[in-house]
Amino acid sequence: MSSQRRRATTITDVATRAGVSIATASKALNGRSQVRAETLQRVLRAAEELGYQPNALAQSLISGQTRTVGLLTSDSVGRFGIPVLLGAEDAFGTGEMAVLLCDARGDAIRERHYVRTLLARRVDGIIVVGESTDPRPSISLDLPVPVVYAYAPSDDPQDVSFVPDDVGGARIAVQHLLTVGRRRIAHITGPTHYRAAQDRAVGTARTLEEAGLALSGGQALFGAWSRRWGRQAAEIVLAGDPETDAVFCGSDQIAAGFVEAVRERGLRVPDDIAVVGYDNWEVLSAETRPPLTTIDMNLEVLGRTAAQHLFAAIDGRAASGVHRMSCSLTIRESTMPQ
Amino acid sequence: MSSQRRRATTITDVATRAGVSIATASKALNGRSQVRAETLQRVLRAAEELGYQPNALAQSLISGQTRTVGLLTSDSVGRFGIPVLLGAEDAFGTGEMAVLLCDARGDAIRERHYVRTLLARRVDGIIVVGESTDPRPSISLDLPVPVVYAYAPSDDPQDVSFVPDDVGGARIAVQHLLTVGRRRIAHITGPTHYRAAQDRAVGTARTLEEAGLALSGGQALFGAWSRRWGRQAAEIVLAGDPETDAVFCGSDQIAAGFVEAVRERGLRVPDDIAVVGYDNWEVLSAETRPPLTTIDMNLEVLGRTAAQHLFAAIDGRAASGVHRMSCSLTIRESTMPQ
DNA sequence: AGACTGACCTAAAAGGTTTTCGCAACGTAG
DNA sequence: CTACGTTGCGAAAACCTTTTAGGTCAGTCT
Repeated sequence: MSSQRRRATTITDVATRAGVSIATASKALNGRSQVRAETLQRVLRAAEELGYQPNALAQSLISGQTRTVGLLTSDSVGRFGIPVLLGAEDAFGTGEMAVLLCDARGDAIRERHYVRTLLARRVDGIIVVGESTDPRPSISLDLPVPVVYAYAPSDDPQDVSFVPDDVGGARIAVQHLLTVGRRRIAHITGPTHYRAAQDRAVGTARTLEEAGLALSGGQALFGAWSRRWGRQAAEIVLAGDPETDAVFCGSDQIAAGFVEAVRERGLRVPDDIAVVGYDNWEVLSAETRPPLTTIDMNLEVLGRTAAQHLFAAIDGRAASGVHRMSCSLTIRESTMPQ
Repeated sequence: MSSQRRRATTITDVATRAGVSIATASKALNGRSQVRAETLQRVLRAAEELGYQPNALAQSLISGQTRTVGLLTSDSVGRFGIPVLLGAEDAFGTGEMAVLLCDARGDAIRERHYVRTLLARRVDGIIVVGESTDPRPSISLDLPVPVVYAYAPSDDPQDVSFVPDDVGGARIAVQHLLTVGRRRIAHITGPTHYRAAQDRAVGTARTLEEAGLALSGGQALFGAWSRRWGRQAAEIVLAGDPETDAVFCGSDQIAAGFVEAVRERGLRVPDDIAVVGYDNWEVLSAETRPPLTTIDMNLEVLGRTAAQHLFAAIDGRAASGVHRMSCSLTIRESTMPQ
């Protein structure tokens, strides 16, 4: 390893080499105007030759800004943390911000610990990424830096949260099914106690109601977020109303299971039954046969927005409350024959 | 937002409140021994009451250690970056290290930029996570901090790299197939130009050779890392040698496609054809029907090891070269009927 | 000549912490 | 009473940078 740990060159070295004081060197390096052109050049050259890189720690110590934000996730391995993280990293990366990553793994103790160390490191703000859309405990109480919540909202209405608009997402899905001419639409989704499942069921119910239709089977089928449940639910749906011509599934996993089961019974997707998934989890939605039409929560956008809002909050302007970010429809073959 | 930005309490505040000098306060807070018991208590109480938290920036400025490492990834969204990241975060999290995340998105310019800012922030070390096992350009030349490479090795043999042992992984896969009694084994894998595909093919060939067997079809089938290729290859394999009784696939995606196609032809897995995948990408390997026996590269372990090695390097001990981390076998139903 | 202006530069302080060194007080031994 | 060691504490330097408040000098105006 070529890493002989040598002392980093400081502004003093640069100043000495250029034959000026460190104050002048600082001004030259920062483009302040009280430096003669010739002196400016000397300093810049010296800095170049020495490979000078200002010590961000010292800068932060004076400015009080670290240009660093903490990203606290409950579950970074999860489906949802990653895109949000990427979006945030994207919003920051273009500037000069850096992201300090902390994975609390759903443990409240760990979470508090991380918040403490983030504060000790004097981050300028914190983004909290949840793993479901259910409200989570606020960490913001009496914190000296702004906090925004992404995906999972804070339970404190004073806080700022960005969550996908699941009611709206469901509406888009059902409207699409109506548009392609389906009328007997069933809804298969995750566990009742998930806010996401509730919201999507509500959106589905409302949209059908507005169209003067009822849910095929009378009510939404709550189960698990799994492929297995998708398969099981297929039996239930087909047994309940064999005339069902479309299903809106609360996740791509469920949709994948549903399609599988339905095809094994000899029915065609989308000809006999159209299917819409949720999440646009590409590995699943693009790879099933046929590929799934699905709702995309635009999590990267959500993450980016949350990050941008954090900037705003750092600069002093905050707009508290829960912001619902709209979802979009990705159309593939499971609803539209090619 | 409850974040009225108030000045953080400093050690001066604590010292004042305790009625001692900041030097004494510092010693008390850090458990130095030159403090009377009674004074110690006073200082600790004052710190407690004020909610004092030492400023990590100031500490780092003196100590020269930031207890922060940079994690530079080419592709954090990818299959491979995440587990490595988690493993690293794991190794660090237990201590007091923090991870500064940078996603260069495969862009060399961006990468250099990030290295510069990481150095400006005086990180103690850098982990570079690649997106394939192909060697990548070294960034370590003349860097003042240690660097370790994970998943993708550096092309400079002086550097320290941790990569999965794909030759060994293939060996394990094939040996498992031999153990369950298969003799006509085919190998379907990714593009020729991937080091991973090459290695796995080599491991396959060697192991068969040692068993006195030849590859079904005469040679490995190189294609893409996709499900589609898995399906296509199924046709080729079955057309070439209908007696083939096992297939080792270079990825779970390929395996999933293969299984799908084979089952559509009415063949049973594993009864007629046993299938082993690669990656143990749970969403795929555990959800296909039947679930896939697959090779797990233990990327989290790899990441953790890389991180631990970085510690060692920071503390002065480095062991350069490419370290191949062994893979393991996850047995599911695609090779062993339940 | 003296005062003023403007351009260019520097000394010093500030930011928060740790560490080194010195100082005072006290007790003990001679 | 002196010499000396111990204990407890504080002043100041160090880490590196930016900013403020001057300072010097040359030139210009009265």
